[in-house]
Order: sequence, then C-alpha cells, then structure tokens
Amino acid sequence: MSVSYLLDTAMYGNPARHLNLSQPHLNVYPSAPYPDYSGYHPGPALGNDLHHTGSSWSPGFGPGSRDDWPPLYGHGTGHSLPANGVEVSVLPSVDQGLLSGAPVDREEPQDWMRRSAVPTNPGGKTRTKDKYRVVYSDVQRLELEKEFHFSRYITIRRKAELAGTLNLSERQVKIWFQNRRAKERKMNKKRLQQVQQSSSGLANTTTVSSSDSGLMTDNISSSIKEEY
DNA sequence: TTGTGTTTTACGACCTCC
DNA sequence: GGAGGTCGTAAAACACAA
Repeated sequence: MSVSYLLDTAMYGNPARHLNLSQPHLNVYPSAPYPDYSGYHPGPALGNDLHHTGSSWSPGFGPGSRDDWPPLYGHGTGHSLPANGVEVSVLPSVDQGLLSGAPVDREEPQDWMRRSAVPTNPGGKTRTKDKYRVVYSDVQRLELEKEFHFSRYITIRRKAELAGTLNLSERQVKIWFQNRRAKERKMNKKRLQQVQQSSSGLANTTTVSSSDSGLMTDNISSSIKEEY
C-alpha cells in the first residue's frame, strides 16, 4: 500500500472534497490519476498516523526553537494512538470517507514507535545530527498531494487550514509545496527530454522543420498541462 | 549485510512583488 | 522590508541489486 494507491483509488474517486471550504479551485480534479505522483514508495513500516513524525521531534524542535512549529513537535499533544496506529479524528476537515473507506495498510504500533525515536536537541537548532528531517506520514502526504492537485500554489488560508489539520507548521506546508513543484518541474523536464530524444530519432528519417519541432514542444507542454 | 542510486525534508541564496 | 517564488544543495530515509 502506498499513497499513490490512495490517490488513485480514494482521492480521485472522491472528487467532492472541499465543498465546505471557500476555495477558489473547484472542479479541478483531473479525470485521470495523477501521472506524476510516482516517487514515494512507503514500505510496510510506514504508517498513516499523524503523530509519529511529530512525536519524533525533541522539545528542541518545538515551539521553543521555531516559532511556526506546531505544538505537536513539542510532544505532549494528548493524543493517544489507537491500536491500528491511525487516529482519523485529528483530521476534522479532511475527507473522512477517504480515510475510512480506502483500504489503507495499517502499520503495527511498534512500527510507528520505532520510527518515532525521539532525538535530543539541546541546541534547539532546526537541523541536527540526530534528526535532520522528519518523514511525513502517509496521511500527511496524501492530503498535501490532494491539495497540490487542487492547486499548484496553496493559498494562505488553505495553508493555515492544512497546517492545522495535518499538525504541520505553515512553513512546512509551504516548503512541501515548493519541493513538490520542483519535483514536478524536474519530472516534466525529464519527460520532455525523453520525448525529444525519441522525436530526434524520427528526425533522422523524416525532415522536421524548426517550426514543426517548436510546435511539437508546445504540444508536449500542453499535453503535460492537460494531465493536471 | 552492504553499497549505491533515488526520493524526501529542509534550508540558504537570490529574485520579484506588494 | 517581508512574504513567497525558484534554484541548488545537504542529508536522512528508502529501495534494491549484488
């Protein structure tokens, strides 16, 4: 099980999300599954709880060191994880049907506990040798991907909502979107190069004018856009 | 195992816009 | 000047072949 599976089966099969939100990006779900979401391959140990990442932060990573870090990172959120490692109730604005209806793999409690090894961060720095970065949970990434599908650029309001919902800081959400756009550009570039390589092979046998090749590039670009 | 390549968070530098 | 954008990069996390 992976997020991509969830995106394919649950996310796109349930386009009626955010209907209760005043979001400008409506009716933007593509009919086809998102083709570029291929990266992330969580292993069986990856869970769907929203807390294992948060609990993996030492108090030094909490609000004391970063203003915009959610209280989650300071521990003591008061949440108790159920046996299946998922606490859906922490996603009040998230599509509950998605979370409850999709056949999500549940990791064993010992898995998220194992991944929640709490580092110490006496210096209070953002990056330390102990914990350079956290790994977002499946649910967090799924919701971020869903939002990214809605819009490549998240609004301030939606960013705040998502941050609160996913127990991430707004900064984390912002950076996630930046990284996600970078990933998309990288994939588009790669795809374009592949197509151009194959088309250059054709150019050896058939003469293609420069204007035609430019048109082909435009077509490729438009086709890529249409995929979103 | 382990070595290696890829992906995922996170940041700094720099730029643009308001 | 602050917020947020891209670009480049560091390093952890992960996948996988040998």
